[in-house]
Amino acid sequence: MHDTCEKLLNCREETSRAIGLAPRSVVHRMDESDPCTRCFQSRSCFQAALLLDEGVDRLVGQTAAVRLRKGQRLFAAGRTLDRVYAIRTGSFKSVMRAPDGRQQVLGFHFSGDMIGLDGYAAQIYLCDAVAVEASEACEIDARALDAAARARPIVQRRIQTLVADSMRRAQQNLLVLGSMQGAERLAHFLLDLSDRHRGLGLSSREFALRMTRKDIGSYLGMYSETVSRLFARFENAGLIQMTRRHQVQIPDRTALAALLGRQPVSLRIVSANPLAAD
Amino acid sequence: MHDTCEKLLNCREETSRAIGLAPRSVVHRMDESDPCTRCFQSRSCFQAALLLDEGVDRLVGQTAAVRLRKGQRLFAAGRTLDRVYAIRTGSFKSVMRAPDGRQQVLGFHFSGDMIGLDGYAAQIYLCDAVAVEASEACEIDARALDAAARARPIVQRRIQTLVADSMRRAQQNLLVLGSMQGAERLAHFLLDLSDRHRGLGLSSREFALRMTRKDIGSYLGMYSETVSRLFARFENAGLIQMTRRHQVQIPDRTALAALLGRQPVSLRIVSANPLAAD
DNA sequence: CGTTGATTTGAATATCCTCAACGTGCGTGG
DNA sequence: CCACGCACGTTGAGGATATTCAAATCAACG
Repeated sequence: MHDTCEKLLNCREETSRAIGLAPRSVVHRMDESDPCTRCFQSRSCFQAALLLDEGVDRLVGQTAAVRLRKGQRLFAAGRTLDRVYAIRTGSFKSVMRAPDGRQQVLGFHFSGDMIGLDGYAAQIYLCDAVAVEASEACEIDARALDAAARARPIVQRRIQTLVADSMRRAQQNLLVLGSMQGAERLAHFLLDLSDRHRGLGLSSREFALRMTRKDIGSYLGMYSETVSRLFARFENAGLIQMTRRHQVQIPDRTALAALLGRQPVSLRIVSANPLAAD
Repeated sequence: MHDTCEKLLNCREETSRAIGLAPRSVVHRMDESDPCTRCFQSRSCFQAALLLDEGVDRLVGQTAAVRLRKGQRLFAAGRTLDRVYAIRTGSFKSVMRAPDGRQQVLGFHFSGDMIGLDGYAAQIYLCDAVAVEASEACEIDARALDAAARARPIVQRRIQTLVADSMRRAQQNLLVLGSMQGAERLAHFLLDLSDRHRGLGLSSREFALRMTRKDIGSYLGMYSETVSRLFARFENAGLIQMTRRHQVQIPDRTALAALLGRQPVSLRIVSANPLAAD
């Protein structure tokens, strides 16, 4: 394990508890500027390792990995679920296609996330998984996974947790789409990303948005122009700062969080609304 | 079994195939005006029976049933999932509460539906289930269910199907909320209800909406006033007819379905748009 | 360095929300 | 069984928000 990584692993214990592995097995990516590929890999692959009930060390570098370029599809909705995936590097979006051709982005997934498990019960993929940027994913054979689950309760439980999380997330998103307005949705989205980046040991204060405005819009149920305008408003209000186009800074999470949990606009104290459009 | 029921069971085979029981075991409620309680009960209880891997006949009348009045809660989000439920009579809504007190209706459930299974993987209820009208539900003990699942693959599979359905439904609703406008959402909702009523052996052409406009609004991500106005527009356009306030008629499903799969308004041929507000 | 696709910005418009007032019908209790 | 009260539903008007189309700007990439 890298020496530099050691120093920066501040949320090891927490993660270890959440996932149920010994702290020693938990390795985080530490920083954007120094990807520290080896440790990063173990972070995402140890998920696979846990699921397959093997040692992390044995697995790193052994699990079959798929390389995808931006826009390529990892799996397609409707096909038999023969594998699930642990994202090693990069990021993906889950996309649902309506018969009429419309698309809806259901979620974004980053390194260390498992994808495909929303279709685990159905035994088919429920949505497409598309690479948002050049990415790598570890393949986990579904049969091997089932076998491991039957043999070891902890694996069984881990799968259940992952399936449960995708269910929870879907329902949470229903709340977001059904009862929040644009600004609140975007704030929620940014804070969620921030949290997840912290969970990966990355900065929760500054991170990259590698997906397009259109994807964000689809995910949040609005158009890319609206997303763009909201970003501009957030920036004017000092809630965020954009360095380069796909890099966002959140100087003060509290300020952003203040947009959440607001009842309809008219109930807001208008003068205190940092987003009033002039 | 009622004699009259026999005559009206036109979709028995289909349902039997979908659910995997012999056609003889499938009994439908046939008509609003004659609830045919006994057969109706077996329709919802045979779900429980299948899950518990017992004979339908043995179970009807034996499964513990809870009676709820309008507005009462069957289970609460966050609590340990110790039971799942098969709805015998009436209808329920799943409601999610945000920390700030906002509520989002996640779905509606009718007789014969199983509820609670969205939280099966999480082992806690993910949402509240609230009776929309006076209702009865059969209790199914989660431990007994787990035991049955371990013992019999068919029960295992059946649970998986139910869990998968709730996942699918959640994702489908994300598409509805994320990429449809009001009129399209309502049309989708009505057609969905229509389909589900047909699945129960009831009329898909005319049925009751026992939930309030506010609930419909919450479910569809809009306000009750908007729901009301949309109903009015639909009626003016001849797409539906409302007999009494909670009874809706769909004379021609095709006309309603034509509202679906539309791209943004500007792409519609305006003169052909039956909903143009004058 | 030019081309392409993504993003931003502007202006006009549609949609939906919000508040308010009114109508309706259901259930309760007399 | 009737009358009453109250929650639910409808309708209207005005305004906020988001969409739509168009045009300009920017960034990435060969």
